[in-house]
Amino acid sequence: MAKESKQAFVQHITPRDENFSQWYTDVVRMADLMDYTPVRGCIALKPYGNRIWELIREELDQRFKETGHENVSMPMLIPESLLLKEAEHVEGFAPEVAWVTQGGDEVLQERLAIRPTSETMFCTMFAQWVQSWRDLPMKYNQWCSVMRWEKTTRPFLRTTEFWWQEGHTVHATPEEAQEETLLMLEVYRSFCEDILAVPVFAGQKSDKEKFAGARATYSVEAMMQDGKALQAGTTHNFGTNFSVPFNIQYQNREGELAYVHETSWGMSTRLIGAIIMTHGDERGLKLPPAIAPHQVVILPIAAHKGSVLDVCEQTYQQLKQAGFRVKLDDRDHLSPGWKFNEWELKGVPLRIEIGPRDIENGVVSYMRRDSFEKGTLPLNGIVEGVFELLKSVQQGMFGLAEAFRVERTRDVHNMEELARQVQQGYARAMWCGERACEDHIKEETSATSRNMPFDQTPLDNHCVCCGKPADKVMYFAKAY
RNA sequence: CGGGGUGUAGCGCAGUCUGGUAGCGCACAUGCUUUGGGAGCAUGGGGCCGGGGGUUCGAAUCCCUUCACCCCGACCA
Repeated sequence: MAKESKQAFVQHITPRDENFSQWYTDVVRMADLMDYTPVRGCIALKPYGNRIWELIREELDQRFKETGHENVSMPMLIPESLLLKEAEHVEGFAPEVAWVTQGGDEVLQERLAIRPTSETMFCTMFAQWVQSWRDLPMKYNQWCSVMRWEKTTRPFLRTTEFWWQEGHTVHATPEEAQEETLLMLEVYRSFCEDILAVPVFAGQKSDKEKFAGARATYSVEAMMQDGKALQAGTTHNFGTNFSVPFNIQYQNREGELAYVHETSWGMSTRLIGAIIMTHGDERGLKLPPAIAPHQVVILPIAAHKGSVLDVCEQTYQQLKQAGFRVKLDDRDHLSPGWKFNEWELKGVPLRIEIGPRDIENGVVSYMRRDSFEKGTLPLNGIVEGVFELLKSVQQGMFGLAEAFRVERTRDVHNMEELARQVQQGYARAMWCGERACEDHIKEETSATSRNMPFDQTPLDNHCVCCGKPADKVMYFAKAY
């Protein structure tokens, strides 16, 4: 009875299978990642959510540098005339651009866009900076926020302002640009899978779904626990689509003028949404160790007794010095039970409990967040033990997500099968390449083409939609 | 952008129909007892009821307007 009345005030997370959207909203709010602000569609990242983003940034930035990129910072305002230079691009972004029309008391002669993306600014500067074949390639990236006036917003998945990185590179040859586009796609794929423990399909977008102004767009597509696709990152090969209107030319070895071949690629705070919807459960967030703000939380049990606090402190120092992100929760006004729930809600991968009984036995107790498995580790081998457990949690989380994705991905051969399959996950199908078929599939099933995998071994020889000869393997799914 | 819903203390809510000057649980502060799955008792602090306008002697409550958020669709990272 006391139990009942206790439960009554414990905040309730909506079960995933009852209402997945509501579950997502509940977890985002309760895990203290963000808060709503007075600005429509704009969120504030709170320390815990911001720390996750910082760790994502550190990991990605390191990979960008390893692949030869340098960071730059560009203005957040883009003159309208720049935005207008590439026809497809402006058409794609115009509806969702926010404009600055006045500075102080002065009405501006030309309005300024708050950047929705910075291709046009980078192009303008590249035109200044590139002279000779010796200047190429130029491989730049910037970390910033951008703004897109979306009709409906959701924390992390689609916000008016969001934080991201945008890489922009210029190259001498089409081959180099294509190589860069695929290299960064691979960086994104391995980052998603190895760091976020989010399995993704990497492949090429259809013309319908490609970036406004791109010659070819590639994406990594993740699968959320409701079976819907989430585009986690994109890379684009522009060819000379931008370098011609922006006149980015260089002199080649023969002394002739030539246009550069350009790429861009981006990942955003949306990744945090992907982590939540890939791994989360009824107890809340579940963070992969690689980007968890606290990889380990140490909870003293009966902290007032004997040497409990001392042992906790020693263990904390030991793990900290070994390089783990570790938190000692020694707040003494909260019961252990309260803390268990709190840290589970916040997704900490590994919990360590240290109480009088453990100390007596020379061990610590642990529980891993991925499987709820409990056990003990010897105090004198704590660093090795924690290392192995975190490694195992990271792998376990990927394994679970991968198994889910395999189960929810099916080959389909006709519209009936496709319509049924996209209710619960990805459908892999043959497609003739016609826009009309994509449109028809969208209309019938509300699913869109996600991407074409690099393994194009045919499933059969006819289009899933029109039945005509088809040679393209395409993933279809409902998407965020 | 359409349909439905919600804004009252940090969080979750009652009060609104039927106007009378704001309440409950949790959280918070202090003290004591507790501590291996959301502890107990006692005392205490905190809210111009999302914003603006109106009706009224009097508005959380009625009317108009505006903003924000949530869910379901349509559109986009």
